[in-house]
Amino acid sequence: MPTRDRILDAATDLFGRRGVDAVSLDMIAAEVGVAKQTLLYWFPSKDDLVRAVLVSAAHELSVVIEAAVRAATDDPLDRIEAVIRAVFRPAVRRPALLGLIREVSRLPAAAGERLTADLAPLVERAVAFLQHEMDAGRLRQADPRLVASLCYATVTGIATEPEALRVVGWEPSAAGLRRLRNELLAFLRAALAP
Amino acid sequence: MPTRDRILDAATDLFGRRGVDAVSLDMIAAEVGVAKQTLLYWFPSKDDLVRAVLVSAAHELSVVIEAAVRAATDDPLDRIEAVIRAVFRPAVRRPALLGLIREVSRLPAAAGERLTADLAPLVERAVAFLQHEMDAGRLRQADPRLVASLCYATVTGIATEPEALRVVGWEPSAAGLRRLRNELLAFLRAALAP
DNA sequence: ACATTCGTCTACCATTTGGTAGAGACGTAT
DNA sequence: ATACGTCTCTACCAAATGGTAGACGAATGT
Repeated sequence: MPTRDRILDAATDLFGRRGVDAVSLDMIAAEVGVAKQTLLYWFPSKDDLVRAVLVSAAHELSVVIEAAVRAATDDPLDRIEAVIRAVFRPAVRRPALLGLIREVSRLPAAAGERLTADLAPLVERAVAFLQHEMDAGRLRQADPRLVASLCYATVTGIATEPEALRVVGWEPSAAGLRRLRNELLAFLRAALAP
Repeated sequence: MPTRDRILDAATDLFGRRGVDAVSLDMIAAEVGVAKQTLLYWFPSKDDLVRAVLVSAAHELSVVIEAAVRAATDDPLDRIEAVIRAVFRPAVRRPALLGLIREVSRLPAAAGERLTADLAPLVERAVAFLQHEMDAGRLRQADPRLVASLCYATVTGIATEPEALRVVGWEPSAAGLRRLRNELLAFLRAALAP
């Protein structure tokens, strides 16, 4: 893999898991196995690196979600389930991914703007979809915008906070993960069904 | 207010909003209006300060939740609603509070242990309560431990991520806040009802 | 053969970080 | 009065941080 991609990969991982401010360029460089100046060659500053990482993460998620939506059936609950299953896989393979999205809220506003703009169309489509299905009586009547945020909060929260699960005695095995995903799906189905 | 409390207050706020690693002792000292060494007099190291902040935040939440539980009726959904209403108030007054709890997952394991231990009895009671009500058919059948985590993730997620709400056009006015709380309650009621 | 570009490196640097040492101001008990 | 404990300060320090300057080797085009 080209150096630039390896840097991006390692940075995504570290930023997502420990937070942007807690990760130094030296750490990332050590992880990748190059000198810090190699990082600064590819990304002129840490800010640039952070921006690049956010863009690539947003892109990765967009692609996965788009594919899931296209492949799903017409039933809204099935559709939502498909998206969640799709997000769950990369979130598990790289726990950092969703954690990273979360980082945005504590970054200087400017950095977040870009990500917000990138994801806006996705969000708008999701909201329009929820609205449409609610009108048709296939989902519980509610404010589609807030419902979208609530679903996001639930999924992101549960996927990025191993602590919250450890406290209740959950263990991150393959079986545990499957059970968690199934409970999450049942939870959201119940929350959204008419 | 005594200096120690003012330090604790400012630290809670800054840690919760920007993250432990992003906040320096100098920032906190400046916020409080004292010299950094005054901080180090009250809390021998940054780690000590972090621990103290976590303990006090956990305590504050515990007290609020206990009171809400005692005051509520017997119906499980009403009871859950009472707890959420109770948590929502301090979370709004100090957005940092729940964000802080979240910080734990990225701190060195040792710091989190203490908080986990502090909250364990609360969690155990919540799980036992959910289990009992599910057995009695007053809540949807599910794994009470995972359901507890899911509720926590939903509430914490929505309360600590203004970004997620901004993206869907929500605004943090008093009215907006009330609408959000009501949607959250409806969402969880639907997710938990039998 | 030679200049240029690309990718990586070593050597520094200014600033910021958490933390130490110790002195001075203030009250209170002896 | 004096000794002592409490609280805050100024003056430092070693380590780590993000970032600059510039050299070195390997391709590549002419």
